[in-house]
Amino acid sequence: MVAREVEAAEIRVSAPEGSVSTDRRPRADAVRNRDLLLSAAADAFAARGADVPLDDIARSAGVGIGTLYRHFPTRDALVEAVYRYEVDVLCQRADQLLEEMPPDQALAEWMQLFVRHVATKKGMLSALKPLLSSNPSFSDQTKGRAQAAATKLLNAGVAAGTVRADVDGADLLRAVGGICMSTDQERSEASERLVGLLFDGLRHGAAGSQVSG
Amino acid sequence: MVAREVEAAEIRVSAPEGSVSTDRRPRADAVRNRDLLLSAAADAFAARGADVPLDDIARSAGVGIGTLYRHFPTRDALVEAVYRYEVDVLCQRADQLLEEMPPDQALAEWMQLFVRHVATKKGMLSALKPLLSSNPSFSDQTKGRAQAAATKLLNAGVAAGTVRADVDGADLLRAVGGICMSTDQERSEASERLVGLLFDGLRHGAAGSQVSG
DNA sequence: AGTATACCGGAGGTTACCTCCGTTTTGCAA
DNA sequence: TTGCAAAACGGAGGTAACCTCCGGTATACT
Repeated sequence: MVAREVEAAEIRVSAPEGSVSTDRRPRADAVRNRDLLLSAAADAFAARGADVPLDDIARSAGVGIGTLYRHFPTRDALVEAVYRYEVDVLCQRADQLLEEMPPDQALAEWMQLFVRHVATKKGMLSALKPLLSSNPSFSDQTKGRAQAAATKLLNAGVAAGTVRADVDGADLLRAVGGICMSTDQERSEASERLVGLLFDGLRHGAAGSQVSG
Repeated sequence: MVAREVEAAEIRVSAPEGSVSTDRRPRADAVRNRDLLLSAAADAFAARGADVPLDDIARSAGVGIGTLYRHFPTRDALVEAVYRYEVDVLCQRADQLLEEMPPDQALAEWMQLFVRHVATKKGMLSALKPLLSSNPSFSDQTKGRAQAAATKLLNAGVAAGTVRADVDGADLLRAVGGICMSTDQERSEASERLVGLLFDGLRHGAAGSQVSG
């Protein structure tokens, strides 16, 4: 299952000679269907939890069940792809926000987005956790990208003098993640308030204001 | 499903008049089969995780699938009963250990038993966690009993002067539980070592030895 | 335009879940 | 001890989800 992906990658890498069509451009319908599936799966997982029948996902994506299984040989592969995709979206939003508004405001917005991101992922959490703990490289990749986005936002704020300098991306994610985890079940409202508090703390010790120590 | 249990309880309660056979002794085969199922389920969950087919459990218990479903209308009911049963066993072992050996040694043994208890429950954890969080009274009951057992062991040690007095059952369980949770997957060996450390700490400040502050 | 290649999609085998009901056992009373 | 009604037994079978397989089809390259 997972081995198949690895195998495919190896073939591509280990074919330096007579491989004419090895890196052929993927077909348009394949790309389209993959996106449809990803989007349908994201909705289904968020709305109905990680146990939603794959048949239903294929149907709501408007493709056959065979197509789903070809793109994502196992349920785990689908869960992983959805998660990867949504982390991508979240990280891209960081860049967009930085272009649209001042850094500190962008940071505040992004932190709230993060909370909602986690809240909608609650449903697939039971399927996701074993995946993250059994697959360190996957876990590291997503964590790394999220940290990069957080760091970028923080640095922009620091450069503008509106965010304190003694917190890095990893710290920020740990703090926000911890808040999301600690507030049990469905109450993202409480999380949003706590994260707001956290953000005020981030702004408090900025270069523009007074630092205690 | 769950409604059925509630209904049954209500019927029993609301029959104060002509109920001659309401509290008839349970049939011997019913009791026996329930125990067989519990034992088989415990083994199956530990060996093959929480997703083991109920058919298999019934078969390995030597009863029909219908019997399993009568005793435990849902998978959750079975998981809960198994957990309850194993917590009972663990708590009873505390009393036994106190009769067989000095209190501090009994405490050490019991802490290690607890670690192994958690380790073998890893498989059913994914099924257990939602149950514990959605059913506070169940969670409280089991926690309460475990705390009582831990407190009993601690008190015996304190009375004998071999265990320090400033730790209560709740603290102990939190500490040991935390250690078990933090050491990821399958490595109960690490947990056992850490718990050994913890135990040394418990013995260190005992009345018989020197207390620092 | 032709063709090899990759993709599409759903029929159907397999497995697990759970209900239903005829049969068997057992506790109680006469 | 015997009879009987209540309770439990057990497995056949309907339902649902999983996943594979393969004939037909669309598409990227020449």
